[in-house]
Amino acid sequence: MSKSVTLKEVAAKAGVSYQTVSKVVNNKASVSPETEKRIWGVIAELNYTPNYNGRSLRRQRSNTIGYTWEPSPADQANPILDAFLQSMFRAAEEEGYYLLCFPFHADDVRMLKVYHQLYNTGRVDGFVLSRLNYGEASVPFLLENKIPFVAFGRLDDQDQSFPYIDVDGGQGVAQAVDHLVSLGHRRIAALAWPEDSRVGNNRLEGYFRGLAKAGLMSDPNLIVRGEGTSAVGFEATTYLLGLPADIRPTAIVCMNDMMAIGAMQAIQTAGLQPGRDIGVTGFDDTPTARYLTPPLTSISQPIPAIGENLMKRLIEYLESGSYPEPRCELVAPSLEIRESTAGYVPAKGRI
Amino acid sequence: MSKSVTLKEVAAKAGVSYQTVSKVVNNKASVSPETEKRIWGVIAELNYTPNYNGRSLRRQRSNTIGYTWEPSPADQANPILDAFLQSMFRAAEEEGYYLLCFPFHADDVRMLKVYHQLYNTGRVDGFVLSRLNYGEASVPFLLENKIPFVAFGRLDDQDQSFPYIDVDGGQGVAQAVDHLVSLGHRRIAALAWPEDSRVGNNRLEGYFRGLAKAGLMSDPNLIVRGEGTSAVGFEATTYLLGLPADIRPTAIVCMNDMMAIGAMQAIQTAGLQPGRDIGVTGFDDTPTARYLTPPLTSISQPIPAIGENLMKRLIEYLESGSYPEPRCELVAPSLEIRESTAGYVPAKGRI
DNA sequence: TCTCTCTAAGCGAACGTTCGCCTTAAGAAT
DNA sequence: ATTCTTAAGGCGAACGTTCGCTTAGAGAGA
Repeated sequence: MSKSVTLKEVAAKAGVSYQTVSKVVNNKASVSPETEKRIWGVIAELNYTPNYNGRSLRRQRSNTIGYTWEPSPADQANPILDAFLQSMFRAAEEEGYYLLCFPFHADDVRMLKVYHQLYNTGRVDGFVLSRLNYGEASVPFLLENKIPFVAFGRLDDQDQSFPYIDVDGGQGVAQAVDHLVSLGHRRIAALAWPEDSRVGNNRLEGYFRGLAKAGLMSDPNLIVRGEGTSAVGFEATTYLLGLPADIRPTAIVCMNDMMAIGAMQAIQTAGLQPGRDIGVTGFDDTPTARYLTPPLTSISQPIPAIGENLMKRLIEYLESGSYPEPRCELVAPSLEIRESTAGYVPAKGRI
Repeated sequence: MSKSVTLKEVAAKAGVSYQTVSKVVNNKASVSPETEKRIWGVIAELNYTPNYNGRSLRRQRSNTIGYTWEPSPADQANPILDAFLQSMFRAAEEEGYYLLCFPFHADDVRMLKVYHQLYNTGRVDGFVLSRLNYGEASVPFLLENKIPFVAFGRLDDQDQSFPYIDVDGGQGVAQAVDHLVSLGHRRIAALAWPEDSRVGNNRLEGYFRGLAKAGLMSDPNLIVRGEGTSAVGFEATTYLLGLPADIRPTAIVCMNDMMAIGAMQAIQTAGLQPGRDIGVTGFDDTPTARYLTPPLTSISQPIPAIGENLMKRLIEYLESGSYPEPRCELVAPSLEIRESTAGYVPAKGRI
């Protein structure tokens, strides 16, 4: 921190009281046009900027939003982190807010302590949460302590107890199934996440919806669950390709891009060609998706808009005391069609 | 911000003056063991946490470090962002500091204004810079205004005017060349960045060093420059594969993983197999590198250690007034050998 | 002329700390 | 008994704002 120009110095130079300078800076009324102009002149001349801590102390406002997130394992990139952060602090800056990033702790007790500390010391005015999962401890904690927050993600389809924006993953997967069905696929497998993943279940539910819409039965043999890694995708697909010809899937819907990458590898290893022989779709639309061989059809989430809107809503609440409608919002992802679902020719008589 | 417990409330309950409570909180001497214990008791009971803005105002310290970075284009992930951020705010938290993230502006004037503003308003005590390039405007600006900062990256091999940690990219590339030479490769091409990239030139210089060490001549025909995208990698490699057999490279060293991905695609498109027919190496060791077909040999940077050390050094400077030695440090990357450089059998008589 | 209203600006206080100096009392040294 | 030293804690002030009330003075209406 620098010792910088203060209100008093500006006031002295402008020949007014420092409180009057404050009024000018904050656009409060009752300053004559001439003095106002003069004061602005001195402010520009001295390059005055209001001290953040003085202001915050007096206003009881930090104009700072806290955010933490679970680090990705080293072998897995977080495909949305950069865009999400950028959209948030860009929106924040427009309103004079900034983003404070702090460490994630897997231990709930410790994590809640950090939330509490940051809010109680007046470092932040509120939080953005992301990647909520079943039994998320932070949500009830923040609600109970009346600590403002918005979330990227929801806990429960019905629960409207806190403001959130979430992606309707199910709708995205249903789109993918639709697309595959329209290409002639009838036996569509799913590489899903473990059952304790809320996001995973939401996406999988879209798989069932898509099949039902096409009048297809879902086959438990064609649903394989596992961590969303490339290795799991590889093994699961190897298993699927080994099924008897009359059960074997002609397309695989993956709940994220990593599994899709593994699936495509397995398909190639088996001497087949993704797209032509077996359709593959991913989820996330990772930057690398379009550079895979063949480029991967994937489901893309409107991350920048989500980050921006979350931030705007939180700030609106902090300034006005109430959230803009809708408090809870579900946004649609979009299917990016590429060659991993192209060129398929249904074998007649097998259908 | 919440209206929380203050020093005065603790003092009232403990039957001392509030300044005495402050002494206890800050471990200043001259408080008797009994009263100290009593005061700690009340602090725990009331769950007191010192108000951040009050403290900062008085101490003229924000205990906050600012960081901004250029957003990656949508089709390109930032492979190190998550790890770098995590390592920084983890190290910061240990010392009671936090990380403030703010928007990047391509316009220098605007960007410098933001730096100035954040520091002058007392929001941050210093900055971490990254991805420095030739003519970086922020460095002279911060130096001139005596604003503390440390950098991930350097501007010039000689320049020690500011503290930095940088990866010796050249050494990494030289390792890759060494490795290829040891496999029997003699004609090694390079996919390099445009000449205006400092990091790119540093890496390319290692290519020359590696060749020289092996007693090989560098051939200008085998060096192709372009933006570090997959498309550039594809085109450049297609060109290289079209060279006459006695010039055509048997291995390609790429200055980042994206170009390597494009190169591998081009090799496969030409009916060849990366690794067995043409060796390929990347740089960054992107999480996906190990999941490509074949897995990509790449150069990995010790990002977590860099982030942690940068933050520790900056904080040490802020607290003590001087940087720990060494002020400037070059760290070595490591070569992760995978199948994209395996299985090569040199054609006899062609060497 | 007197009162009333309104505008422009001043002033004291407060936000929650920390800092440095002062006071008190007890015990040691003379 | 007197002075000195030290430990324990009190007290005023300051960090840079903003808030709300007060005041001075000008102009209008009676």
